[in-house]
Amino acid sequence: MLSIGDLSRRTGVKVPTIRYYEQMGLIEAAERSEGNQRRYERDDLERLAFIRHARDLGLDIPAIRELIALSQHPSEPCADADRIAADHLAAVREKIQRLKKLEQELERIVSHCDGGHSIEECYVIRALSDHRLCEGEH
Amino acid sequence: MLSIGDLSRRTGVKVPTIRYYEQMGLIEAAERSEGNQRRYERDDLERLAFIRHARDLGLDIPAIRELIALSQHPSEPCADADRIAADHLAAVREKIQRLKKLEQELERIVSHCDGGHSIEECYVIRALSDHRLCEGEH
DNA sequence: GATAAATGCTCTAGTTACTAGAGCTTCAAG
DNA sequence: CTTGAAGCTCTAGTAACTAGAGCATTTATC
Repeated sequence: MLSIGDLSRRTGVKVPTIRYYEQMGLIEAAERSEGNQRRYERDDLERLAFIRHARDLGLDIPAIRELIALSQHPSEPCADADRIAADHLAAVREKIQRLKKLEQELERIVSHCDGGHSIEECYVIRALSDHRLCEGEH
Repeated sequence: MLSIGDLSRRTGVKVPTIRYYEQMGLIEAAERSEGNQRRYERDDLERLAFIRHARDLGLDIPAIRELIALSQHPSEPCADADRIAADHLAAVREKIQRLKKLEQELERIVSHCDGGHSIEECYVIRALSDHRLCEGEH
């Protein structure tokens, strides 16, 4: 039997976050001690580690909820689980592409400015004021 | 004299967002018509375009506030403006690095699964359940 | 000049995934 | 048996908007 603090230490998920996940329905409401404190078992530890891992990979709560539901039907085909992961991968790739464009634009703006002159002539400010100074679209 | 809708159309910033920026102090409270509607001029158009552009580049509101304040002292040195942009560039680069790690891990997980078997054997679910199946740290 | 549609106003609340804090209770160690 | 750590619930705050209610004004048409 683990207290919420034990569970927290073992999974790296903060105590209030565990309670939040319970509220969101990602983990079942734990049994309680006589004094109304949450008590957990090995199963909960595994479930929470699963959630933690999925969150670290950037999956959002609805996606995790769905994966948990799927994992409770071991004999069903796994196409849905695969799709969730693949969709997320696509989203991550898109985000990277968008950020790379930003990186380029910022790089260009920053490289025109060495911080050694006045605001009036500052390329950073000028570039922000005038979109025409940009190369790509964003 | 432009209405808030005119301003919105010309800058691509939605009407409620313009009001929000006013509330946040990014643009000055506009003059009002007799019937209490906001009326804007060319200056406001430029200011809002500046904000829009900075937001598109991913700068947050405190940073934009600071840039606006700086831009109002044209003869000061521009080191601060340069620093804001450079810091943001660094943050963007970090985010890209983090996402690339995620991309790799997800790629690996997804590539092990073709959606054609059962949840029980599904690599997506197994990988999430067991962090030891991962290659990098995340 | 009347009327109706479009636009504008303010205010409140919702979004995501937590985090912080208040005020109180329970647990574990000595 | 005391005391300090840990736990409990509940509310509110974060970032940058977005949605909607309920009402007022403006503009175009007749």
